[in-house]
Amino acid sequence: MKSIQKQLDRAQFGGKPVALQTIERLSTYRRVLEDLHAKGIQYVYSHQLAEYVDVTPAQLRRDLSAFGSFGNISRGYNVQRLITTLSELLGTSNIQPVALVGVGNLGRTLLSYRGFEERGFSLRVVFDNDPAKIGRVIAGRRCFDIREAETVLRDQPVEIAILACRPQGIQGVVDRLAAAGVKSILSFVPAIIDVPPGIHIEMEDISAKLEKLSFLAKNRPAKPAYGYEKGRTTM
Amino acid sequence: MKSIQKQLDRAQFGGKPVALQTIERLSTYRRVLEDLHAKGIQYVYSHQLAEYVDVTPAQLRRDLSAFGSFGNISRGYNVQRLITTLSELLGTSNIQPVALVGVGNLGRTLLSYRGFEERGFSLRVVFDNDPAKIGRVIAGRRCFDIREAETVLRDQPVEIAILACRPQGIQGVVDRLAAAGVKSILSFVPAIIDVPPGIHIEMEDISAKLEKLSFLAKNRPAKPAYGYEKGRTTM
DNA sequence: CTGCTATTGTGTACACAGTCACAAACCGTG
DNA sequence: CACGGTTTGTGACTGTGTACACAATAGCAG
Ligand SMILES: NC(=O)c1ccc[n+]([C@@H]2O[C@H](COP(=O)([O-])OP(=O)(O)OC[C@H]3O[C@@H](n4cnc5c(N)ncnc54)[C@H](O)[C@@H]3O)[C@@H](O)[C@H]2O)c1
Ligand SMILES: NC(=O)c1ccc[n+]([C@@H]2O[C@H](COP(=O)([O-])OP(=O)(O)OC[C@H]3O[C@@H](n4cnc5c(N)ncnc54)[C@H](O)[C@@H]3O)[C@@H](O)[C@H]2O)c1
Repeated sequence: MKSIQKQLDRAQFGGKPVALQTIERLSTYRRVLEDLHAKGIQYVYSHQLAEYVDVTPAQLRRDLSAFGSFGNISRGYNVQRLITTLSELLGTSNIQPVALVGVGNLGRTLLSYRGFEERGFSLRVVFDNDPAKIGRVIAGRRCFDIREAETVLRDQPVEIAILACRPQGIQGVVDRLAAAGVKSILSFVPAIIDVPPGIHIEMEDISAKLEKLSFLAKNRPAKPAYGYEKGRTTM
Repeated sequence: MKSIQKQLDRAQFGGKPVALQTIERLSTYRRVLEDLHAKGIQYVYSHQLAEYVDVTPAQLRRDLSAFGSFGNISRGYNVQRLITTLSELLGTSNIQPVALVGVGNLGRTLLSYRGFEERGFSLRVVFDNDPAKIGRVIAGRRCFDIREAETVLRDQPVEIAILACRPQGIQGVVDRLAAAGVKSILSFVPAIIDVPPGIHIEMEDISAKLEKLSFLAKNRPAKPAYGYEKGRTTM
C-alpha cells in the first residue's frame, strides 16, 4: 500500500521543462480571454490581462514566453489569436472525447453537465461494473462493462478518463485504462493508486480541500489589515 | 471584472509562516494514518509513512516540525496520537457544519455523499434562490433563501461554505456569506469572484484540471523510460 | 527623420520549498 | 555500563518558481 503526492512536478514542451503551475495558469488566461472576446475586445496588454487574473504582468509574459512570442509589441496580444494558441497548447482546439468510469451519483451529475463541452471535452465513453447498469443507456450514453475497456477503447480511443467509481478494485480499473491507451486520469476517488508508467493521475479530493479550508478558517493570519489588498479569484 | 490565482500562498501557525502545500500534505498523512490505524498498526517511522505517501522522510518530518514535535525518537510516531494531532490542526476533531449554496445537480450529489462525514464535515445548511426549492426539504435538509443567509447563519454559524450555484449573481452570494461570518469558501463555479477581505476561496475548476491533463497527455516527456520509477498517488 | 512613450521578451536577482546530512536522543544487547 | 544501531528534529544548502528591471522594438507626433 503506497501512494504519492509528487509524481511529476514539471512538464515538457519542445524539450524545455515547463512548470506545472504555468500550465494551470494557461487555463485561467484562456477563460478570461474568452470573456474579453465575448465583450468584443480585440487586443489586450499583459498588464491588463494580468490584473484580471491577479498575476504580475511579468509572470504572464514569462508563462507565454515558454511557448513562443505571441504579442505585438505595441498593440499587446490579439485576443482571438491568443485564445487559439492557448487552446492548441492545451489540446482543446477540437472537442476531445473523455471516458467516465462509474455511473453513480457523481458520475451521472458529470454526465449531465454541459460545461465540459464549452471547454472542449465530451464524456463519450461510459463504464461501470454493475450488471444492472451495463448495457443500459444513461444520459444518452450506452454503459459498457469496465472489463471490456480495452476492446471498447480500441474502436473509440480516448486519452483522458475520469474516475467516479468506488475505491474497491480501483487499481485494476487504472491498470486496464492504462493498457487501453489512456494517458491521463482525473480521479474523484479517495483511494491509493499505483500509477502505471507513462500515466499522469490528478487527484480531486474534495474532502482534502475542505480540510485545507478548515485550517485556513481557524488559522487566519494574525494581522488582518496590514498591506492587505482585496484579492480576486478566477473561475 | 477581475480574478486571482495567487491570493494567498502562505498560511500562518503560531506566528510562523507555513507553506500551503504543507497543509495539503497533512490531509494525505491523516488519510494514510487512518488506514494504518484500521490495520491495527500503532507506531510508524517517518520513512515508512513517507514511502506510503511518496514523500521524502525529511519532507514529512519537516512538515510536522512546523507544528511541534510529535515523534518518539526510537519508536517513531504513535499512529493514534498523530491522527488526533492532525485532526486538531485541520480543525476536524469535532464534526464541522458546512453551508451549501445551490441545490442543483451538483449540489444534490454533494448532499447525498456520505464521505464528508467520515472526514469531519457535515453539510447542514442549504441555500438556493429558486422559489420552487426554497422551503422544501431536500435530502433531509430544509432549503433556505440565499437572501436570508445572514439571519440563518446567525442561529447556526458556519465557517465553511460550498458554492454549487450558477455564475449569475455569485458575487452577491459571496459577499453575503462573508457578511454572515463565513471564513472559507470552496467554489465549483467557474466564475470570477472578488474576494472580500479576510476570506479564503478555493477554486475547484474541473474543466481546468481536464485541460491540464490534456496538455500532459499530448506533451509527454520525450524519454518514457529513463530512470523512471513507478509513482504512486494517494486518495 | 527625430524624439518620446509604451510594451514585449528576457537576463538577472531573490525568496522559498524541498533535500541533505548530522547532532542529539533513545534503545537493546552483551 | 558502554556501545553500536536507529530515529527524530533541524541547520545548511540547493534547485526552481516568481519578481524586478532593462534592452530592444514599435508606433506616433511634430
Ligand atoms: N458523490 C459525491 O459527491 C462525491 C464527492 C467526492 C468524492 N466522491 C467519490 O466519487 C466516487 C463515486 O461516488 P458516488 O457518490 O457516485 O458513488 P456511487 O456509489 O453512487 O456510484 C459508484 C458507481 O461506480 C460503480 N463502480 C464501483 N466500482 C466500480 C469498478 N470497479 N469499476 C467500474 N464501476 C464501478 C458502481 O456500480 C456505481 O455505479 C466515490 O469513490 C466517492 O468517494 C463522490
Ligand atoms: N454539474 C457538474 O457536474 C458540474 C461540474 C463542474 C462545475 N459545475 C458548476 O457547478 C454549478 C452548479 O452546477 P449544476 O449542474 O448543479 O447546476 P444546476 O443548474 O443544476 O443547479 C444550480 C442551482 O443553483 C441555484 N442557484 C442559481 N443561482 C443561485 C444564486 N445566486 N443563489 C443561490 N442559488 C442559486 C439554482 O436555483 C439551482 O438550484 C455551476 O456553476 C456549474 O458550472 C458543475
